[in-house]
Amino acid sequence: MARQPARRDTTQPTETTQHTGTTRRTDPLTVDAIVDAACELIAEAGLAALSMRRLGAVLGVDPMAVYHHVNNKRQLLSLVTARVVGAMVLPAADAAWAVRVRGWADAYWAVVVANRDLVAAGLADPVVAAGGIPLVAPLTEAVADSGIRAALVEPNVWLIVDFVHGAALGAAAPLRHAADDLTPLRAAFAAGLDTIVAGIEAQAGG
Amino acid sequence: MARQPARRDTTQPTETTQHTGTTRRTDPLTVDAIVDAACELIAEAGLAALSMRRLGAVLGVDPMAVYHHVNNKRQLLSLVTARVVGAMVLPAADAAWAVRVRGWADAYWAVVVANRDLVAAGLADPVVAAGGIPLVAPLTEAVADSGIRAALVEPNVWLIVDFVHGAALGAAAPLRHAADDLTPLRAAFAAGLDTIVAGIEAQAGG
DNA sequence: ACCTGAACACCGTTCAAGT
DNA sequence: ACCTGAACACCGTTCAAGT
Repeated sequence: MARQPARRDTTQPTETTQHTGTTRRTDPLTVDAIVDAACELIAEAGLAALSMRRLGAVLGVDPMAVYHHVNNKRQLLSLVTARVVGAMVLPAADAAWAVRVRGWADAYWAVVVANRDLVAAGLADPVVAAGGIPLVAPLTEAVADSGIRAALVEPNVWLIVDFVHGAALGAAAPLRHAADDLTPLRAAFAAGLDTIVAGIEAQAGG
Repeated sequence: MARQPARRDTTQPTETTQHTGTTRRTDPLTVDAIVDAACELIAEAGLAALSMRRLGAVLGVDPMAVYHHVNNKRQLLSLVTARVVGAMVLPAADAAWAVRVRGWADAYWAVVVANRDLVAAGLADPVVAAGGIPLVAPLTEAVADSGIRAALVEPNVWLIVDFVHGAALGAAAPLRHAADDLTPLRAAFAAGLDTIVAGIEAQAGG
């Protein structure tokens, strides 16, 4: 969950995210700093470790101060989701449609696998999901370039998005792979994409 | 979330699930009665309303009594998941493979849509997911009957299972359908299945 | 404008004590 | 064997008060 390289027009604020959590900050809180701290907390100890109270401690601030910049925890999760999804690395736009479909799916799969419980929470909660509407435009273009009927573009985009969600979240399921090795899961995902690409091709050629 | 018609070899226990929650039960607690009450609570007020304390109240029992029959809340959710998935209506086994694939996917989709947050919680938690390993055997047979290469059967089974998960959980996402009408979501799901079936056909015929 | 601290209404779970 | 009740260590959020 890397910090976004986005507009960082202020000087780096005083370091307040030491593990003691006792440091008092000297400069005003910002939404950006709050999301930074939330991402760090999640990266270090998982989504379950993210509470408004712990977040305040990490920021060196009264837990309730956060509510002055963020409506509630759901909105915070939505902001975190937006940052995570925004960090997705999109594939080059000049390859063949099938290559672009695979590239997009692989990139999104990696993001979802790395943030499984965040995405699981988001899928169940429209407020959180709103922060994570993925950058589907390049995928839509790639699917459209297959030559498929226009009415079939959108359902096939959702097929791919939904397959990524299910496959990445299924990483938690037992019996599908060893706990610490995602390789077989990744291979099965690639094979599933093969079927989807073959299906789109068949529908485009018919 | 219908009560399972399974072995109910004891007489119906005294009604203790009235909304007052104050009734004291006269007969000993059973795991079955606990799962019954949990399902009712979820059906009435959603997964968020299911707490060990409220469960005790509904059962007319000290909240901690439940811990004598169930290890913890995760195991309870696993048991609830097992019951929900076990209620899935499997399609007839004598149809063409594509019909059986579609029938299985439709039936599982209905189960997952009706229990979205339970499944979302389960996908993120292996203990819960263990209760929900769906009855994939009929799906595996249907996919195998397509004539596809043996090595491709399992990945395509997961493709379908994962697509169902993603599509059903995506029902919470905004902009994809009106809050109270799942019809467009269902139509998109059917179209996605078309692509998968076409893809399997293409791979089988190659 | 921004932050604090007490308070409200909850959680899951442990553990010694009861019957 | 089974249930109870107090206790522990937490939650998200509201709200009046401070600076």
